[in-house]
Amino acid sequence: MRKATIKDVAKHAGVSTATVSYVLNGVEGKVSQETVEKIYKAIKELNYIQNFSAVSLVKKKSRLLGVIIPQTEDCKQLLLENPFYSEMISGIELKAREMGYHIILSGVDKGQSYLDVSVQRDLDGAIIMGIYQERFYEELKNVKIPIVLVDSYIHDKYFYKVGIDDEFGGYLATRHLIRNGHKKIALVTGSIRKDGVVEKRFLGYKKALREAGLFYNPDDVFENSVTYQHGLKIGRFLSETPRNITAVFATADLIALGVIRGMIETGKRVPEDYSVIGFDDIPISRIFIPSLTTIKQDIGDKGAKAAALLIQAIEEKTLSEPTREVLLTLDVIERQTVKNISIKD
Amino acid sequence: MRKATIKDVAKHAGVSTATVSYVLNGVEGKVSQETVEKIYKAIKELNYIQNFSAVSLVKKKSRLLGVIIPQTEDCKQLLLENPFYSEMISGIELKAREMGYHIILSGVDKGQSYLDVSVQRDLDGAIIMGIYQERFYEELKNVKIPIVLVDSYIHDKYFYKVGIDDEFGGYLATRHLIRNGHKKIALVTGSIRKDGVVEKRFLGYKKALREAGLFYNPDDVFENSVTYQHGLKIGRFLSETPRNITAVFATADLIALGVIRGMIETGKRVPEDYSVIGFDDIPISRIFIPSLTTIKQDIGDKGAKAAALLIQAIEEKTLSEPTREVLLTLDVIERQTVKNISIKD
DNA sequence: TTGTAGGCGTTATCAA
DNA sequence: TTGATAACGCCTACAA
Repeated sequence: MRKATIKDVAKHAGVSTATVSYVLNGVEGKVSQETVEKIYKAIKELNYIQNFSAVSLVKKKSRLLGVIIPQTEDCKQLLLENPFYSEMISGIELKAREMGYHIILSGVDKGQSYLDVSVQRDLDGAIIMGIYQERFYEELKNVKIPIVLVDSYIHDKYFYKVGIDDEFGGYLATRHLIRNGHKKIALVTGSIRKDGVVEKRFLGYKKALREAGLFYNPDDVFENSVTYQHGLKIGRFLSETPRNITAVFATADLIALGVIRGMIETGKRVPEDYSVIGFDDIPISRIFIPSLTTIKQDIGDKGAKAAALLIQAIEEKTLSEPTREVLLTLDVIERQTVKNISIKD
Repeated sequence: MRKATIKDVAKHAGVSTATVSYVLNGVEGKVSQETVEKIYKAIKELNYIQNFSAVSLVKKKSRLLGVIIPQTEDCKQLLLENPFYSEMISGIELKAREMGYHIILSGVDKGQSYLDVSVQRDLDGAIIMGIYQERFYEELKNVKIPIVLVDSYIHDKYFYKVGIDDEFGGYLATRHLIRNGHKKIALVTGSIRKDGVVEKRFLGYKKALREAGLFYNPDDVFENSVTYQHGLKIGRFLSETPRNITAVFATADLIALGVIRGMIETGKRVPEDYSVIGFDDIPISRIFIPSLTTIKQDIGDKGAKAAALLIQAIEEKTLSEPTREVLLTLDVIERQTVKNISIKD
């Protein structure tokens, strides 16, 4: 049987399509209570379900949110293997659903713009994770839909933003190590790009060092990718190459886990020989043995906040300056990978 | 500036909208080469992008795939914390994108049907992960779009399916333990529901036991949820309650990791005191220390296969019986959590 | 309070 | 080979 349309409902209820449309859109006080009930009854009986394509077409609103996440260079697969993104999506989806939106999840092919998708689908807004080339953002602006950037330091009033104070986070992590008596602290990190979160964490690291009167040595910085493998390599390297380092700050948990594994594989112990602190607090960090001391950000909440901000922007159109950007709090989660070495035992 | 429509393009190229539509849809040999070029030129110049809402409306095809994943009971958040699902999505999204589809990711509220979404959005098909109440599937059938069920043993010709041979997997895992000299093997698992994957793995466990002439003891089965916490509890319990068990088969890596942690926390060693084998081979399993011996299924590929199958069903309409179901291969990945105890040392 | 009718951007049928 | 034009399902002035 053909799907019921608004016309069927109208006929069934003995009214016009306009009237049905009114009640569908909740126009107050325009339709008599009696008619409203008749219409609801017809809707029930016919199993009528509104067609969003048609609504989008006329309203130019789709109740659809685009969510873009980075993908691996090579296999183009989404970076969902990074639990960080999964958790974000989870938060976004829930909030979006609660507010009556659906999300279209997608990666974006290299060099291709996202413009097509957003225009084609009449997206009401988009949430972008990861960082891209300048051009990408410029194109995005042309679509003229609200966009929230997650963890981006792009300076452009056009975009809404949600993130954390990465510099403070980096500072917090490093200070935690310093307070535990460490003086020679390596930084293992993804690539330090201008305006990226990693750069800020790096700044925080240097700041904590400076504040403690410690010497910043560029040779203690191991920059590569935000992967377990990178951590692994450096962990091995560190434990096999004596350079009197006692602690490492990894700018992502995934890296930290690699570092630890690398060290353990090469016969060292954590935290007895090396202290390690991570960043993010992804679920594995609690599970891992030893469980990882890290800087916690509430990732799921971050996703929810991003969705809420976006939807607010979509629906209210006009957001006051201060609310255009939301910053989440950070905490040091002490677990088992940092040892206080100032207490002699 | 208003977005260009097909009319603008037609006017700009000096032809009718019908002609533009022809070339847009690649109708062969209907339009002269000359006209085709004129139209492409106009499209370029006007930055014309097709509006999918309009297309969906008339074609009743949206090039949109629904992807449903389970959510946690309480917080309703998507089960994306389970890396298993993230990887699947990743595979689905990539394949879908390659084939010109987008995915709408969503959980489904308890008791609510997915019917609404699929009808509202004119979904071309859907991929369902997790298992739901009977009613849910019945409703789904009414939408009359192709649906692929992932890891489901629902017996209904209507649905397409992709999965693995879970019974064989359970058998493989248990046999691996047995071959390593273990005779008293506990099973730690999520809830064994009729027609669920867990039930099949459980069957495989029993089969391997039987085949080896070992006694199956219901007391060695610890059934609860597919969570790290459940594993943790049982790990502790096992190591604190002597019952001459030497190995455990956990029906999910997440559980296995919990078991190991529980044992280690209570002073036992893995694999010296207990051998543990998992199932799935999620990324953490390789990272974890000790790294987990497990049954590997190529999760990303599973997602890709699911998407490919679905799209094929959508586009060809008529799939021959045998191709309606795809089974992926399984492998034992030997790592560090199983010890051969038949070799005395 | 309700109905009429035009239009949203596209496709597709039928003529030309 | 191309062009009018009627749908598709819905919304919304405007009229009644």
